[in-house]
Amino acid sequence: MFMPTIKDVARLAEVSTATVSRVLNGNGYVHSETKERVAEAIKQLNYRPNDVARILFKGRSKMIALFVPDIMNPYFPELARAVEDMTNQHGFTFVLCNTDDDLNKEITYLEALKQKSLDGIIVVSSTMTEEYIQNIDVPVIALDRILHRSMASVTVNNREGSRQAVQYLKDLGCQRIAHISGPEQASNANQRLEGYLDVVKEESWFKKSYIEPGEYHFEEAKKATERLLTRHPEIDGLFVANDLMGVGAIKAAEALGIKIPDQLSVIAFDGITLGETTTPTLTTMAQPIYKIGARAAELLIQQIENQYHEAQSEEFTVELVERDSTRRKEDHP
Amino acid sequence: MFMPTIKDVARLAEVSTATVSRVLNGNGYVHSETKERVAEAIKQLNYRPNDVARILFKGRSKMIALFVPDIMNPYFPELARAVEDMTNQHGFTFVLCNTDDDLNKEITYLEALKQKSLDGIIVVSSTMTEEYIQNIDVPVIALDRILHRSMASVTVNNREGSRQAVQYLKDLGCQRIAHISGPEQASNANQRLEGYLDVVKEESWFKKSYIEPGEYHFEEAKKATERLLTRHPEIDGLFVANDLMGVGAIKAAEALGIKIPDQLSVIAFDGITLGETTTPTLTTMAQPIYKIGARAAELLIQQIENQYHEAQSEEFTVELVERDSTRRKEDHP
DNA sequence: CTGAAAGCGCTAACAC
DNA sequence: GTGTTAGCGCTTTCAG
Repeated sequence: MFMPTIKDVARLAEVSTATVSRVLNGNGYVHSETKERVAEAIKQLNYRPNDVARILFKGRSKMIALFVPDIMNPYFPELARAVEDMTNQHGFTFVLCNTDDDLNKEITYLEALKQKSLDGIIVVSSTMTEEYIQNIDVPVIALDRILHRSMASVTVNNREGSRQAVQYLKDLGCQRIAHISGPEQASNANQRLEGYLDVVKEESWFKKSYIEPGEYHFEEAKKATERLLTRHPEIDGLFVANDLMGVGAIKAAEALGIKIPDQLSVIAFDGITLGETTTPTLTTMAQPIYKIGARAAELLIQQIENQYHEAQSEEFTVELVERDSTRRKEDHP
Repeated sequence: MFMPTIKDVARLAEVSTATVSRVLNGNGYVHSETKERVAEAIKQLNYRPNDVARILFKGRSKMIALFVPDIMNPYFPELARAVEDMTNQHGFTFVLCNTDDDLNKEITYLEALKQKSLDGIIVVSSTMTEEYIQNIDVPVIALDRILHRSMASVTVNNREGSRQAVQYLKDLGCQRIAHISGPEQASNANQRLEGYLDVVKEESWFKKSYIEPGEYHFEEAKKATERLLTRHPEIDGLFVANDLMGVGAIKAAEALGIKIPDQLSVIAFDGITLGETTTPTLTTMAQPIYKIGARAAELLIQQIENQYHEAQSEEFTVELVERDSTRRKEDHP
């Protein structure tokens, strides 16, 4: 199939390619009559400029990437959705890369994209080393998890939000509150753990073994919860570091015949739609997922378009969403 | 930051750029000694060829796109995951585009990608018109849904699988079986509806109003199920056109106080992981999701690399996965 | 206001 | 075996 080039347009409009380029980009002065002729030729040939040639010349691709550790965790499609919308809105192309939180995959993607003149990158990662971050010569924004102090990021108040979650369980009357934690390399998992500890570590009943690692994975969390509740049947409140694991925890309790919320109150973190589909529905500290994704994209694009301005870090606030996995203990003595 | 070009390498190795290009691509003859020198220079400068220049020259980008109608339906991340893996494995770049099943978004994406010398495209769509498909001048493979007879596709045996699902409900002893259907523009939704009809349309009890549209959306399906079960309390079996809606149906029944599977058996279609997280877990006709995604990518890449061979359509088989949302009626009289 | 020409980084004839 | 050169499609000085 014939793909017209700028030369074809120039020939048809009887002008030079420079003039065509000028009307294409709205640069420089072009007599309105010639502009018309060019526009006419463009329409007639159904001409579209070749982006690749433009990118080669400019050295910039109008393309940004989002690295996510686990596309199967519904949190990330929701986030990706936001980034994509904002990206398109600004005329950029959006590339989604699933890294499995594997540094090798991250590096491979990074190299491949650099060779394509990628303009910027939004990263959700726990594994990227400081060294690699320094080497990336395009603007980077960390999302959801902090990678390094020096790097702009968009996150939520993980520690404070977690404190609120655990406090909420206490206020409900829970006497023994345990925690299913995320991977320790993930900054947000650590912050959520800290928030939990802030509230419980001075309690006389608190034990280290009330913390079980769930790696932000459904199956892992299911197993962790099973271990936890078997070993510690006295647990009556559970704070789970994310919703995906929260659902796993619910399934595990169910399998053990433990009634939620009657015998055990469960609260998680994230606020993904999945939490509304379980039985019981999952109480959670909800992030403004769409907002933080959109904001990260916005900041990145700002930083790309206006080289001077260093992006600032921003922190959003989570909000308690009460659903059916938690209940006041007095209600059912 | 300094990005070395092929010229820098040539200068350092004291050869011409052509020679560098030859060792880069393994083309033509290069004396092993000079090859060494060039390799050394490449390493020393940490040189990586600029893909954009290559793409401009070749007119091909080694990039393929996957269009999905709804990134928030977990079926699509699972599919995307497969396409991505296969794509990377073949050294292609993968771009995921969320279209909301909106023809305008599809067209916008298509135009943008064409300008970037996109090599091929995998499409899950119900809205693309035949006219547009003909206009796409790169290889296209339809996935999950058929768009046009003339177009290669990778799908599953929707009609036969649906028949099996409904027959399974009958075998369980269900007397009144209803259907929550997908959008009528989607070919697979139609086939699933046909499969349902194949089994029930001759039944004396069958009524048109046993079919409610759920549009492949969670909320929509919830409402549809509520309407259906309120109007027809005699329903004791429900075949839902996909798992996402199946979960909605379970929630709706729950809200109405209808016990699953005691009073109502529910079976859906797709086999996404989400179906394992609900209570009760969801019986389903499982697609080999990863396989069909990977296969579609494989076929597309074959077609791209070997211009002659027209891709064939392929149909995979779904498989009954019995979980807790269905039960033999005699078990609990 | 418009055109000629150089060049973004790379590859592929075509010479030698 | 290796170098020279044209050119992929576009933008942008620089002249005029």
